[in-house]
Amino acid sequence: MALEHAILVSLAEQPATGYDLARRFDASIGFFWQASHQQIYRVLARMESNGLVAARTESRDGRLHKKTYDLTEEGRGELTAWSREPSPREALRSDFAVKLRGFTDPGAIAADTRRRRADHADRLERYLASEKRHYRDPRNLPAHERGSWLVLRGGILTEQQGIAWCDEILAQLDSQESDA
Amino acid sequence: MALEHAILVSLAEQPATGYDLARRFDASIGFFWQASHQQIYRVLARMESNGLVAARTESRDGRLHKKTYDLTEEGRGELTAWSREPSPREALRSDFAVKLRGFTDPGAIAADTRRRRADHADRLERYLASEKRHYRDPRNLPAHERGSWLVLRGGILTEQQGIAWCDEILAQLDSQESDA
DNA sequence: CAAGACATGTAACTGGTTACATGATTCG
DNA sequence: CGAATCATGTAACCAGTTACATGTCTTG
Repeated sequence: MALEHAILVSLAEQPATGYDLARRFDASIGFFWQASHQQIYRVLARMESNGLVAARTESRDGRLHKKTYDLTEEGRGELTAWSREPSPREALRSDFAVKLRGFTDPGAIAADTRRRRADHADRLERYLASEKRHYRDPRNLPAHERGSWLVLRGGILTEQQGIAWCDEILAQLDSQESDA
Repeated sequence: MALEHAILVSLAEQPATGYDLARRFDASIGFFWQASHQQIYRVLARMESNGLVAARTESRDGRLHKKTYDLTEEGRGELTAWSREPSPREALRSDFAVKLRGFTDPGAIAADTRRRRADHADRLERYLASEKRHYRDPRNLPAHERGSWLVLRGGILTEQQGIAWCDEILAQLDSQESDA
């Protein structure tokens, strides 16, 4: 039930409609937690009936029913309680690792690895650009930016690690090629 | 439907019972793909009815019905076809990152980060020990060990990256503490 | 003979994905 | 007025988790 908490965090920053949340999950938050709008609406409805969030409905002249959600006191309480619990280790499930492990077709693995490497490099570049743009002086960040900076750092380290792994794999494949 | 492929890879190495597979997913394979026995039995049953695997049932004197599964030709075909498809990027969902992003209670974050760091360090140690024990000379591995070595390398890099991230987080938290 | 490993499953539930469906507002 | 974006949802399905249930074989 962690999407619930991601939504609580997001709403604590700023009240939002389901649509807004979906966009946030596309952008900043979505880089470590994705969620489709369908799922968000579903969870939001449940959270509302559980009293964690409350909606203010705007419908000027009876048109455009737009619901802006905000935390309730109970939601705020749940958020602080959750933030004190130890976070569970991420389950990692990697199709790529399974494929590597099988090691059937070295050519296919090489191609896949190169594609992944390019993807990591691309993201890394974007993250670094974003870091440069938004977090000039990380030693003196205002409180509300510390979290997102640290998360961005995590993203950067993750992509760098991904590249390093790809390079090791490609090096191994090359050395075998020259064997043959 | 990737558990299916993990099972195909595992059975290609060696035919097995559902129970055997569950243990493999606890050990070597399970470090990048976990699966409970319940799920394995369910998927195995589906795969059998789809003709990807076939079971040989042993029941001496009408007792102990034990099914040993092996790939069929179709299963082998599916495995090679899959190994040629580009592998999808792993969806990452991190409760910890969500919590970091929220950045409500620095003390709780520090404690959580230290716990995570210890967990990473512990795993890293075990992986390094395993590398030392099993892969003395990675330049000259027999074909069937290349994949598992590269996967282990991925695990090692992942844990190292995890530690580096935790250290950055703790450094930031310390520097803020000294501000106050 | 008891404990622990071996062995196979069912059922209910939770979380997430895909496909489908509808309508309003804004801007060129 | 048409296209893009804003906005909200339903339904069917798939994958994974948790709890429950049963029985055999091996070894001390």
